[in-house]
Amino acid sequence: MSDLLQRLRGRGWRMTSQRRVVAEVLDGDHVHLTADEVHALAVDRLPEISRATVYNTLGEMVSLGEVTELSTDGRAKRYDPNAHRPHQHLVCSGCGVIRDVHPAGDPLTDLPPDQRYGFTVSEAAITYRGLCPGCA
Amino acid sequence: MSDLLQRLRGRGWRMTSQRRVVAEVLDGDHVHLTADEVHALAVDRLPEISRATVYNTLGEMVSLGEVTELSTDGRAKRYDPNAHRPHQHLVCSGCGVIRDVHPAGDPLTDLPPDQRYGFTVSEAAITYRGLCPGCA
DNA sequence: TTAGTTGCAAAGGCTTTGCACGCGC
DNA sequence: GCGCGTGCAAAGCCTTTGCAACTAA
Repeated sequence: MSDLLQRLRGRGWRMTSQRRVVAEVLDGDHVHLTADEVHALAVDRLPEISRATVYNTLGEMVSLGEVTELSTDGRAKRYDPNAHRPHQHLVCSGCGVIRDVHPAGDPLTDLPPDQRYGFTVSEAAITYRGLCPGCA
Repeated sequence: MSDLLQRLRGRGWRMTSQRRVVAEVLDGDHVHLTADEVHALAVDRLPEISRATVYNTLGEMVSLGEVTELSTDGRAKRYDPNAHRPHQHLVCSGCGVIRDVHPAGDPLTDLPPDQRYGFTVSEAAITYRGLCPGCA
């Protein structure tokens, strides 16, 4: 918990109440939130915080490499605070909820050199799709 | 080539010049295009075609299951006409180009039952990211 | 004929930006 | 105090939709 906040502080990132609240909200929940959901939760703790600041802040966390941006099929982007723990995602086609999963093995090694077409491949992401218990 | 068009005709899909041109453009190019790129290429062949029709037509092809929608990085969606050939994608982080790859094995089987959290998992997509020869 | 398709323009969802004020360091 | 961060509102990008005219079967 608040692992993210500690990482950000450790990098000497200028801290404000808005940034702290965004980091806490992101890290404190077990599901991956959209920017608007982050804003809604942030408002509970800091009523004056603006949507623009939430968007800007999330964007900076992504630039710093401390948060990963997940874009699922035309819906709003979701933000994943576990940027340093290798994992994959399970997405519900119904409600869009995203949950982390940890299958065995490294997907990167599954792509043989003759399938790389000269690309310098640096990461591999697996997205499993289906319906969550609530939507099934 | 124009495999897609044949599949669509085979399903008894009502054919119009707009739909034919969209299918030809999508299938005729080896990269996966955005809706706007499809529109630009379609205009070359049929100057009056509207953006709305291109969007609607692509959406219907996706609903029919003949085209797959790819959402990369929160930018515009791209459309993949090879919906029936199992494959994965190699994405260039520099220019955004997407190329199909065919690694061995079925990624779906890599997710053990105890990692499914009650979800009914129906598909798995792997996205390999890196830099293409031109951007490296 | 007639249900389904098109084009236009306007609206919609999500996100970014310009600018003046405010605050962390 | 300085420079970056914030809030507001407006603009931006991509996409969808309402409606009247049109057309494939």
